[in-house]
Amino acid sequence: MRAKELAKAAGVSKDTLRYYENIGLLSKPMRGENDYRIYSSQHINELKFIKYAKSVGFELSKIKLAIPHIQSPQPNCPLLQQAVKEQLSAIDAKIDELQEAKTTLQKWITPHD
Amino acid sequence: MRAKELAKAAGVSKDTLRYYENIGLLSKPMRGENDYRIYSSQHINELKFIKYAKSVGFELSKIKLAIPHIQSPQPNCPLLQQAVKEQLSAIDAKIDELQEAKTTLQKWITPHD
DNA sequence: ATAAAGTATAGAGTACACTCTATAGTCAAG
DNA sequence: CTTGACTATAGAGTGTACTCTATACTTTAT
Repeated sequence: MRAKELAKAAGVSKDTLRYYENIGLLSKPMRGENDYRIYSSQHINELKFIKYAKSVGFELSKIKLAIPHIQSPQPNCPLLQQAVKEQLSAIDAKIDELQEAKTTLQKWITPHD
Repeated sequence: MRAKELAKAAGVSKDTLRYYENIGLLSKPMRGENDYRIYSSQHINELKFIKYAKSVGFELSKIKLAIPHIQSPQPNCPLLQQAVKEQLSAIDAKIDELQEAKTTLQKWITPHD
């Protein structure tokens, strides 16, 4: 599979593929005789993981650290579990903040100060 | 009140005050004869609002749109009410997103695929 | 055979939200 | 009256995550 196809399948741009590869987030694909990249299903999986992780607020640098673990033989290694648990806590904290912000904003339109 | 005092009171840096003023987010303070900025309680209020809005993930450009309404002569003018209500809806949407992210993450550490 | 589409590279540019630098004027304390 | 803290300005730099440009080679379609 070449760049365009993978990009389409993963819903990212060709440039993003190269960017991810450059920062070591996406593993380097094999090259054909023409030097074109040849991607495999592994790259699709990596990109799926990246997408999910991004959608829940992980930075690319964090995701990079997690990638080796999702490829490990044991899918539920403790490191990944912990990273996920930390992110869950961060999300809970964020939700609490949002609830507080709501209260504040509601006071703004229900004046008594 | 001068820059340093406001910065401390609002928990931002002096540079941030100038940055906000430059992008039209913080209203321009009066100037003394020495050209120093003279901030009022209005600026504290603006910064409070900015902080809350930021904490819930709004971009400064969005916040900028809401600011004029919290400064209006009537504290409960319909424009303010509407701006705040829109912010509240946006916060609810944000909370929903975060809940979804939580669900996704929880699936990761409770595998069944 | 030629033009269009796809791929390669390094490096520059974008957007957001600051943060820092360099230079210079102002003010309070010793 | 000098030193140090505070303020002023424009503009450069930072970090994140792309996105685009310029140049050049390869493949595909007509």
